[in-house]
Amino acid sequence: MKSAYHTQQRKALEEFFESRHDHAFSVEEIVKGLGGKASVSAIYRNLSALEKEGKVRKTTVPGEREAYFQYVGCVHCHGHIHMTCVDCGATTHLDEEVAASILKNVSASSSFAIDPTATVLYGVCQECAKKRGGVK
Amino acid sequence: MKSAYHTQQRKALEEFFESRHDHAFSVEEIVKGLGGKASVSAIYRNLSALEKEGKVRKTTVPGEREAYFQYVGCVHCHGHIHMTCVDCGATTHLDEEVAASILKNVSASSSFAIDPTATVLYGVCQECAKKRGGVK
DNA sequence: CTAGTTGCAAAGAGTTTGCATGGCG
DNA sequence: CGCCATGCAAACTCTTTGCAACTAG
Repeated sequence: MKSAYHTQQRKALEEFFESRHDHAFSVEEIVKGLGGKASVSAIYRNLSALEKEGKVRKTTVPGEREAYFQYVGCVHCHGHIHMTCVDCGATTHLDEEVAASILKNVSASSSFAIDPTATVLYGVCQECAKKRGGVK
Repeated sequence: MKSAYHTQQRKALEEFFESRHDHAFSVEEIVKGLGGKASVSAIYRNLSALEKEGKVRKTTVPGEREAYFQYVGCVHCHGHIHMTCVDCGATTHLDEEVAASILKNVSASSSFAIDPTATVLYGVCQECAKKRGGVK
């Protein structure tokens, strides 16, 4: 094994994610969320470790410079396609059936094997759609 | 109007894209492709201008640091969802019918309005799937 | 005690910007 | 000729890394 250590920083990070696993956070937000319990570099290092373990997913929002990370360690998230709201950043899971049918349809029509762990659907969630109301 | 100028750099850039509109390029690749015909900053500036005009789309590949740009100015690309191969970077259009059904299904099941211009499906294209053959 | 981890600060990579010069119309 | 775009280099932002000190097991 590689990581046999349970450091305070790592615990803090995992707890942070576990309590909010339906949302993606920037490193800056994580730093604030941990309130000094871990340094930026420790966060980055743990983040990439968790990413390799498959517990955290890294995404990028079009138009933003920084990366966003979200917890996908729970069974609940396993293999699901995620949708991220370009307005509020909320990330939700796509219904399993719908996801499966998408994979099948795309594969059939284009011979393209979607990687559900890498793919993120961008759009506007119901709440932000309301808020917008034609604005922008 | 804003951009009334047809500079050599801009022309070179547009030609570069037009001759290869089914592929996404990093700025580095574009620089090389233009062979000194434009400076890095001119490329970036034109790129973001083209992006605002809706002729070029910026995407990010999971695991890569740089942004990729591709031409979507042709009617052919209008409103289509794009699929990018995480192995070779090839970008192709999703069949219109399939795309429409995805939009409808997702909207129906999750009240989420996908933005087709922001969304990129990541996966492995047929060719790379063959090449892999269990490798990696 | 030993090896993995942390924190800090410096280094990197990619992208953006200020400013004087040059080119388009 | 006037204004916009270019080039260059410096500035920036986000992320990674080197290294000594620290801590979990």
